[in-house]
Amino acid sequence: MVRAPCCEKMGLKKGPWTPEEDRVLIAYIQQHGHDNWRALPKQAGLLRCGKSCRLRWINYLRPDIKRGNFSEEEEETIIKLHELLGNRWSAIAAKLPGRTDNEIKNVWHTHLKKRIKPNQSFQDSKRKSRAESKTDLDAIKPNRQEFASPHPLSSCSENSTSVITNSFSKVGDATSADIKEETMVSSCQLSDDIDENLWSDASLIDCGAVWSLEDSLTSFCSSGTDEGMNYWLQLFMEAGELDELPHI
DNA sequence: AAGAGAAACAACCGCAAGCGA
DNA sequence: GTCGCTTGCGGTTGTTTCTCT
Repeated sequence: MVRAPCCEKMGLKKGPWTPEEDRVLIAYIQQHGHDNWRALPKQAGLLRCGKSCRLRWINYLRPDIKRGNFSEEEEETIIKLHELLGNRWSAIAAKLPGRTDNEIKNVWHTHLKKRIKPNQSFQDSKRKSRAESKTDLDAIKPNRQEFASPHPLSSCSENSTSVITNSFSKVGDATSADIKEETMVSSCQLSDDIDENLWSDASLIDCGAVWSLEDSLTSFCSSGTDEGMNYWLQLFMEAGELDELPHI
């Protein structure tokens, strides 16, 4: 199989997106949606490859993106999900509405993975005190990204956002936001079935963070035959005890 | 105040799965 | 069944910003 080369044409721009490019991309998707990423940049008049446009939209321009710092609950959820799912960032992101896989991946690599290392020397290091002082500061100041590069849609009126949403509704395009919303709703609906032992930390129990292990594993195994996940599913079902899960 | 190192974030790259012809 | 195209995902890199000395 020959993979279609990305950006094979010379002259396609790379690197950081300009506000103007963002504006063009938003305007185009607002009007036409994104049925074909490959054709989109050409039709929109952008000197970018479709892949780049998709990434920019998914990770930054989408109206449902939640910007700003991760809450404690979100971070704990990521840690627990990572423990279960490994580096399946998209799967983890699906359980955190408004967060992207890229963002979660970044957060994981920058500080979350340090928390779960057996060697806790980090906690005593200068780095930790820096991190903590930064966390404190983060709580009282806008995050860097918001400050330096405001969300393109934040400058739009609320109408603009709703127009985008409406335009998706019009064409019957189930956005990932819709899908995520649906996922979360179903997760919440199923919350009664959740083995409470799964979350030893009661603070995690809220509609935005709760999900069912079985629900997750089942959807994983049904959406794609994954021997690893089947193994875990079978294991948990046989055990019937979520306490058996490794805890942090 | 300036430089060095670390952290945070955005974006790119390559691979693989899905899907239609 | 295969071929080629598109999309999605995860790993990685590059740049910017922050903190410390």
